[in-house]
Amino acid sequence: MLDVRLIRTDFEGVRAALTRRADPTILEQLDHASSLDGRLREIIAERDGARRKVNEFSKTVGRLRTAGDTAAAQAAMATSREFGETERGLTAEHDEVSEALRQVLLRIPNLAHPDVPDGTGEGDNPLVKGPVNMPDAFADHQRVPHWETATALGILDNERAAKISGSMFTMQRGLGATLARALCQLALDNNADAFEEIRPPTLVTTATLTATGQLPKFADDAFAIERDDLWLIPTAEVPLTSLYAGEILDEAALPALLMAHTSCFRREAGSAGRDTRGMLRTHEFDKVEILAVALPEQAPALLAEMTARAERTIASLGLPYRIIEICTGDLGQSHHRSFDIEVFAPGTDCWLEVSSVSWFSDYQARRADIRFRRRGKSGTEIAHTLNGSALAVPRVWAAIIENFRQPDASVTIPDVLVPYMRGATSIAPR
RNA sequence: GGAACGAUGGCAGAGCGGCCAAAUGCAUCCGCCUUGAAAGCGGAAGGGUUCACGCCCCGGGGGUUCAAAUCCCUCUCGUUCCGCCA
Repeated sequence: MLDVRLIRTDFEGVRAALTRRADPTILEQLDHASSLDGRLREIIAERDGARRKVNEFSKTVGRLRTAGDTAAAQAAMATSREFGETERGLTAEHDEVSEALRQVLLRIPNLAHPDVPDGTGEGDNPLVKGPVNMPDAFADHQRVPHWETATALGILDNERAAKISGSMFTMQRGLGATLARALCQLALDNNADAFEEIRPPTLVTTATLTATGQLPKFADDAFAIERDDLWLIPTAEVPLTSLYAGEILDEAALPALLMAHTSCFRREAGSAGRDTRGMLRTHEFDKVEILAVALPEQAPALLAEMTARAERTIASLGLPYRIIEICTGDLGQSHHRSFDIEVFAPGTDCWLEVSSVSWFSDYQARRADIRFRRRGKSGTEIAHTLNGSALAVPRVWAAIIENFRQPDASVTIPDVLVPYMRGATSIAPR
């Protein structure tokens, strides 16, 4: 959520920045927020004046009582009560306007970083690197969708996954399951030099899911356990970001670098029937997430570093990949700047987004109330947050199966994964 | 699931309904002393909002009252005991 004070003090600047998002309705919301804020401030001034009177007369009552002047005390009580009535009315009005303002503010997206390229949508996302490892041409044996190859190899059993849990669930078997776990292990090991490994809960409270912005707007996308008022996390970003929610951190503790391997659960509402085959879109998948809580001045370098880390893992697997930057028209609601890594899957003949690394500036931390204190300075500042997928299993798994499929229908395991595969160098037909 | 108790500033820990944004200790910061440090002495210092006055914040929410950290209700969390159980 944006800082209302910024809207107040630099309305034109905020307006100009939001114009770049190429969505006129955002500007209407901004105007609305600004007028609500103006009204709210008037109400607050009046209400606080009334409160001041109540406080003053209440103290007078105390003094008169101790002095023994009962009659005067009674009079002061009556006056105070009158101001109390006024205060009550103003408070009701305040709460109403304040809530309306909050609702509008929650819908206004983050300001894009000045360096983010302008654009109106996905098609305007510029390529910033690659394609890397891209062969001139793919052989016929690579032009087979991973679900066909994997099912034939006996390492993917989506039919039985559907029997157990319904559609859009997957199940890996044998070396396929090992491969999925190996990918997570690789990603964790690649980042353990700097990131603290966390094993967070995967069921979280409504408050937690709201702090990162999934609620209330994206309630339909998350699985809920209504009976216990808990939600299944769509990404480890949720518990990791909330780790320090409501806390005031010491400057010296930043950046706090965290990573976690968790299952991720997504209802994928609205995408029924899309990508239903294979592993491109599933209700449950594994992912290793890296996250940083940082000082504002540390954030740009961290964005670059975290993107580089995600890239390094993909590159080490030998997969064809490219990096694109997200333009203003495609930037996520809470994102300040984002980079996506995509790998090419020759069997399904498309680029797959396997990682997205984003800088949220203070937009997310303001909502989650993550602050820090600078040494020797009084007061607090809102921290900056960044996160990204170090590795998301299903699409990388699929890309490995398709890219490294051999003429004999076996799949060669990338060298870096062999130590995690109990020495297996390929997955061969039985 | 049942019962009892608890939740106050970075930590610990006081707090008769009014003189409480809140004692005290530790930690922190500044100064004095010292060659330097420790000790000692003196001082500063919670958060939010506001140009400021002020207003708000004692786990969250609600209530009683002229006035709530203090009384009542409720929720959450914690500790201990009982029950149940991987």
